[in-house]
Amino acid sequence: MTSDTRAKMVAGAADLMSRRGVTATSMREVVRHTGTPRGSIGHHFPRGKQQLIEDALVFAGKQVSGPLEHLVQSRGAIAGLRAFIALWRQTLEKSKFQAGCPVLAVAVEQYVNDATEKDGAPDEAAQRHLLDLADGVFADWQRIMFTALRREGVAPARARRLAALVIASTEGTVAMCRAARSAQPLDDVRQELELVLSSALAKQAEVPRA
Amino acid sequence: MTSDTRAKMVAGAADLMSRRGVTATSMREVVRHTGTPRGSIGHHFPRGKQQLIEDALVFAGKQVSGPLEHLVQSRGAIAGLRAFIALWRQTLEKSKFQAGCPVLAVAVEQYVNDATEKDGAPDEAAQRHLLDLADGVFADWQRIMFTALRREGVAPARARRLAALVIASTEGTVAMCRAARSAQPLDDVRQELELVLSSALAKQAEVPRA
DNA sequence: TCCTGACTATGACGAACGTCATAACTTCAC
DNA sequence: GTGAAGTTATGACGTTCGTCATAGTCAGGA
Repeated sequence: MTSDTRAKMVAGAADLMSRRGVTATSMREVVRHTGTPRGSIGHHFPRGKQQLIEDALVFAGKQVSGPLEHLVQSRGAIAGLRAFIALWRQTLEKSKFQAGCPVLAVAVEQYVNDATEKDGAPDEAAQRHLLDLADGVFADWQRIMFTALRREGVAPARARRLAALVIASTEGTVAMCRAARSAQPLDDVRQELELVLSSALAKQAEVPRA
Repeated sequence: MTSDTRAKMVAGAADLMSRRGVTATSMREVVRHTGTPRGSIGHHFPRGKQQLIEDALVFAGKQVSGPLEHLVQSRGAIAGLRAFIALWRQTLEKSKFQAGCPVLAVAVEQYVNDATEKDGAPDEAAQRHLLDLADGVFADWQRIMFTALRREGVAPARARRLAALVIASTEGTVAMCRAARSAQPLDDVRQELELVLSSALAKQAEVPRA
């Protein structure tokens, strides 16, 4: 149903975005990089680059949240944290620290399309929508972590804060690893995050009814 | 000595990079945004945009590390953490969540200059240098935190990990706040980081000699 | 067989990019 | 005043960008 060409374009765009960023990823390079026909761009993405970015964003989000959710439900919060970090470590090392997180790229950059704005006003609605999608992906990952912590007895407010800490620090660390061309920061952060989570879980175990 | 025009260009470039990212920040817009003469670009930055980015990067780094180092030395690690986060909160809110961290932008993107590469080979030395500079800024901020923790009795390895956690999670949170157009993640993360640091400091106070 | 729809190929358009060359303007020692 | 050096002004060059229009290919049902 969904075209194979289209899927390859979306995946390729996500990969390129994670390496070069949103603005530096051109549609021409996406088709070059994926071996897909250039003429199909307008067909599969009538709204152009904006649409391709949007699709790549939710694609990347699901690619992480799918395995993460499954693993967290079967093996708990700490295992989820380890898997989350191991996943990014794999992405970094397999690409020799070239690839990062496309969602973070959208959250850091600002995509403005010069071509479709003849009038002076930049289309800030499009940029808002991209940020909304990126925020949605982050919120989704956070929700998975939050639910796991809740299920293991952590109070709601604390679980929300811990989930935010896990997602934010991991994303930041991925960028730092890219800058350092080393996975060491990821190891350091993982170690500390495990301490934090296990201590939060232990504390709730001490006071089963309060 | 150092030209006023030049300084304005560097500061303007750092600001634009933090809002739009590296690639989306054009030299023409830098001079437009700062009211500086376009003809001075080649004069003050003979190596072109690459040089401007480099200068903006170390400028942004010092702008943070300066106040941070001073404050950490006089009031300690926890106060430093609070100031570090408050600083980013101010940047976010004053710009209505448009500005972020230019160093993170460099760490996430990949700047390639199409104009100066007639031959097929992309100048990866230039990109490596930018990553080195970004890594240096992160390392500098980390060193400040590390030194403060050491001075307050935290063991070396632990201090290194905690410093990495603080910098990485703050950077990641800044991006998340930008995506959410809200400072809430910053508050959540700050709260948890304070818990982690103060518990690490308390632990060292319990065992003064070991 | 032919038609119809989905998909692909290819070239063109206008705009913006980084860079460079050249000329004009300031400033100040001599 | 007169150079000279340090700046600023301005236009041009070649490239790449996103998008669009047009023509081509290729299924599978009538």
